[in-house]
Amino acid sequence: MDLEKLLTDRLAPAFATVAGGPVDPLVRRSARTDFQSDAALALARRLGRPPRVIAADVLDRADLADVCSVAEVSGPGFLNLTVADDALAGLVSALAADARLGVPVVAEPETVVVDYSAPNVAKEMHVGHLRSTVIGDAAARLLQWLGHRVLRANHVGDWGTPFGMLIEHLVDLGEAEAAQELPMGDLDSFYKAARVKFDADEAFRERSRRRVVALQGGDAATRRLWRMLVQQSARHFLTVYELLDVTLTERDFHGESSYNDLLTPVVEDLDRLGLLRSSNGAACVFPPGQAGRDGEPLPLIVRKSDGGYGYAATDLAAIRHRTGTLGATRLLYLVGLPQRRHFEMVYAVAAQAGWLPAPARAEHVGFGSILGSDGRMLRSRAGGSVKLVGLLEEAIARATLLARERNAELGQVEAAEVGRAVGIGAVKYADLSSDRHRDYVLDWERMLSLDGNTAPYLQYAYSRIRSIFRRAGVAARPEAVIRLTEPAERALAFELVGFGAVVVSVADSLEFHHLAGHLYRLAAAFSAFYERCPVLRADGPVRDSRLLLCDVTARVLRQGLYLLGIRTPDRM
RNA sequence: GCGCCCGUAGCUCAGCGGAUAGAGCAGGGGACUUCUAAUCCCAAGGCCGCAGGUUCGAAUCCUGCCGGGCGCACCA
Repeated sequence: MDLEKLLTDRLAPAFATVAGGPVDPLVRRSARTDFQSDAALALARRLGRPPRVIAADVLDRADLADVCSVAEVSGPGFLNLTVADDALAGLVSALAADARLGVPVVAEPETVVVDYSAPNVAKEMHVGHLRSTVIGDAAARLLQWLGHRVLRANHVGDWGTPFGMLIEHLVDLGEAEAAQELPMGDLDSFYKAARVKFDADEAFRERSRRRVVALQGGDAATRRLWRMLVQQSARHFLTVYELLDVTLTERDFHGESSYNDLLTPVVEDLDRLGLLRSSNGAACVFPPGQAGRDGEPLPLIVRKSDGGYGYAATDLAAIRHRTGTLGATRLLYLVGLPQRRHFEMVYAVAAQAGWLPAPARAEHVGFGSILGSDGRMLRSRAGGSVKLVGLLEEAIARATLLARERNAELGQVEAAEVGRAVGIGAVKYADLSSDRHRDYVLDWERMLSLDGNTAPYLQYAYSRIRSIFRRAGVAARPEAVIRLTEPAERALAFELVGFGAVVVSVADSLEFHHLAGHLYRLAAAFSAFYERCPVLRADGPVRDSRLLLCDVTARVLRQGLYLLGIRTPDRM
């Protein structure tokens, strides 16, 4: 039980009596005291009474004695609520005894498909895949922890016309040679070499075209070569996921090709439903309210004029499969904001076709771009895309160097482990700690700073707690009595108790910066507590109480960072 | 032209109907014989892009501008 809810429950009946109907007490944190209720102000006009009188009336009727040490009318009609120390301590004790740290398992679990990462076969993963992968993984972790059935879906780009040229290039190289080159991780040069030949060589182009037809026709030899490309790429993706601490596995790979057999039925059924129209030779659906550059209705092209299927068809087939066969009721798409319109149209068509029956719904969880220090889309010096592995390796190298500089006690092996946890954590946290709709600037200095809203700062707070327990040589006693006498102890307790509500709200909004912000405030509250409230040097009951506060803080930080996909090293 | 996202402290960002707009960084001042000073504390810093409107109350909601980014039929 969090305090907002507890206070709301206590105030609501009193407000209902005074107002003659249900009223949300509008409880929130206050700068002046612990909490405030703003509802009396809004009621004044309706009831024709001064807000201060209403507030006083509510106060008379509300049962707050065991929760608040002070409850008073303030200013124009606010209710200022100061939480009693023992009530707050009681909530912390409940948290200490709760393996789930105040986060309940959902009463009605849903089947949720989280569609994220989606790299392309025969291309190396680049920064463009980072946000989808990081945010998507956080979504999967969080929803799963809440008790939902989460199906991770890696919609790998493993189909389409480029595979003609890629397979022909593979043939030119010779399988043995290619088998050696591909796993080396240099997928990009393979792709580029194929591209160069395709652009320069008419004969190669023609072979590529025939190869596409063979692939789509199911030619066994072609399929075998294609599968080789897919498998080698999958190996690369899995290496990156492991480096990134991302929970995607090979079982989660559901490439575009896996929907091939469903594409024809999609078009046929749209036609049967009367939604399909032919336009310039293409089979289209025109969802209402969408206009193109010329002001004319904008089509969703489900089958191209050459008879081939575009990604709209695949996306529709995937929706159908996910709601129909998999029984999912929530579909999340972790794809950049530029594709917003596409998904609006796809969801509209799916809904029209009856493939998103209530309560099923699809959400485009969009995000902005990663920018370089020049404020433009992050590019390599050569102007190409920045390889993800290179970026992650740089993060690890920088963090390892910092770890060595800052803590001479760390051995070679441990410094490497810390460098990895901190470097990867810093990259992921930078992505998750600001509003996902915004673009953000990749800045190593800021990401790896030990001050401010960064992964290293949170990890450091955690490692300081571990350090206390190492020195103490004992564990916290869960049954110890929590005593909150210092302001820093109270401030810490409030942040601990607020964890559950934040997690629940983020499960809905998928605004992970709210969770990150909460963990940052918790870490900051702990750091202040650490400065002012000695733990090991305190006497008996105070020491026990503080050890327990430390323990609960560590558990919340660890769990919260786990949900963001970030590790918590014991030492830094 | 239409649509979407974004304009808040020098910089990076929170806040999105409630009382004096909050953090961090940078710059200024302090705190290590003490559980990691990779930290903490103090002071300073704001026509909340502009103009109207709604409201008892607007950074927050509505409308119109201005500025930046992105998208607008067979690539995904």
